[in-house]
Amino acid sequence: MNEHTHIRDERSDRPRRGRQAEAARNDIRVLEAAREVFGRHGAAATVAAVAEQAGVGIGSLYRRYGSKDDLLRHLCLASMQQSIEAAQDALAADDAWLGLAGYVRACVANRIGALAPLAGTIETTPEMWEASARGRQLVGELVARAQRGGTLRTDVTVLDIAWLIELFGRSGPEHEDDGVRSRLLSIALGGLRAVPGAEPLPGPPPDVADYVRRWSTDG
Amino acid sequence: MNEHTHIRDERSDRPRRGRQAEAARNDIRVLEAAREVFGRHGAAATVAAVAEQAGVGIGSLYRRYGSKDDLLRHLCLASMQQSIEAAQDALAADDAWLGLAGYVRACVANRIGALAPLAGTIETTPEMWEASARGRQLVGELVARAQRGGTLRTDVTVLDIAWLIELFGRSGPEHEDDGVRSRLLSIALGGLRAVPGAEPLPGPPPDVADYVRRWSTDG
DNA sequence: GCTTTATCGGAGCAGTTAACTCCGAAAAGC
DNA sequence: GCTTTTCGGAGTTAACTGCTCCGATAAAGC
Repeated sequence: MNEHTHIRDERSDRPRRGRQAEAARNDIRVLEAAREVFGRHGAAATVAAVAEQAGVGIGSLYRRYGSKDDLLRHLCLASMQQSIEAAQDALAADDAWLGLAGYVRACVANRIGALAPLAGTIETTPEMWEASARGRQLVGELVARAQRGGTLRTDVTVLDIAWLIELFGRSGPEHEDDGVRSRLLSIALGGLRAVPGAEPLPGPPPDVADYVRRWSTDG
Repeated sequence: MNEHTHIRDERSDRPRRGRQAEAARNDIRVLEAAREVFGRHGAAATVAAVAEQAGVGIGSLYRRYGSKDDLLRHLCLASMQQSIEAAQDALAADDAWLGLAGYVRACVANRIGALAPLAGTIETTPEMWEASARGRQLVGELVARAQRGGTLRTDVTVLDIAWLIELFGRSGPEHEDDGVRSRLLSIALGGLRAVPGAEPLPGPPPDVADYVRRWSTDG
């Protein structure tokens, strides 16, 4: 994922060796473990579980990340950036529909929605706000392109897509087969396609203000 | 809901009065509150919250239901029976598709899926097994009928429907607008309809054994 | 090899939470 | 009035978990 600049020596910028290399490896393993554990069990999962999954002592984890919140913030930002990359890839695809579908699948596979329950419980950093806005913008383009092409139903908005990803990212039973998730997602994606006689979606489209407000800590 | 035989005097079988009538009312209010609270916040919600929602003291709650597990079991069984009734209503409907869609919507509205995380954590009583099997049988008929009529895609199984209900029943953010849920559900239901050129669902259909095994406590 | 120094890892602490108990208060029945 | 039944919530207790702290350990320097 991305850079991990802090795992290299500030001055030499060369990879470290020996014990320092271990520290660097641990750093990566912790983030991956965090994604796995928090993605599966939700933010209620214990820090101890993350450390165990990473094969690392609790002490080592806390040396990198000052608190559980800190770890969650890092994970959150990393996931958002990953989602932005996925959106860029999708825009680069020739087929608008396949691009959009691929984006949604990628987000679900990465359990990006599993972090949604964090909304309002951790401080949202400016970087996160930025990433969030950038993501919405990119996905907005994806949606508009697919709608122009006539493959996506016209009454679907960016936020519907966001909520859909969040819904599918919600942590389910521990041993939930990913096959089931995949089937259900295929069904949902099928429901997004434009079909001639379909009745319009019920109710007003989701409001951006509502979506954003959830992430305000003063709420 | 349903009978509540235990709120009547065993011998006279007539409604009680005064303080005993209050006890009876409390019993109902507690179950309704439990559905509301556990449905919204999941099984992790506190017993105190249920009591407060019911407008009843904790003591009164514990006099009826010996433990939180006991309360959850009662709620679980009641929900299953409600789901069975919904399925019967759906079978009685003329239009197979509208019946099925209505059934799914009813289950989601009642947050039946919110109880799914209980799987394996509470003892599954024989009555619950029975209700579960009966429900699957009825929904199986619903599915078969809609498929014969050509409105439901043929590669969807009963268990896909069950998982879908469970997915949408999962508790989301506290103040999640039901409008959003409704929109997403409409999308998913649209994806269930048979369309000519649709590609088949990925992976093997869900296995009944897997579904059932989750509810075994020895596991 | 020996010392120094950075890192690891988990035992334990302290704060919190939530299921459950228990008993005084209040209402019903006689 | 007196007894009995039921209510209701404050308090108890046990489990849990985020986090600290320090001994062990391994690399780097001499």
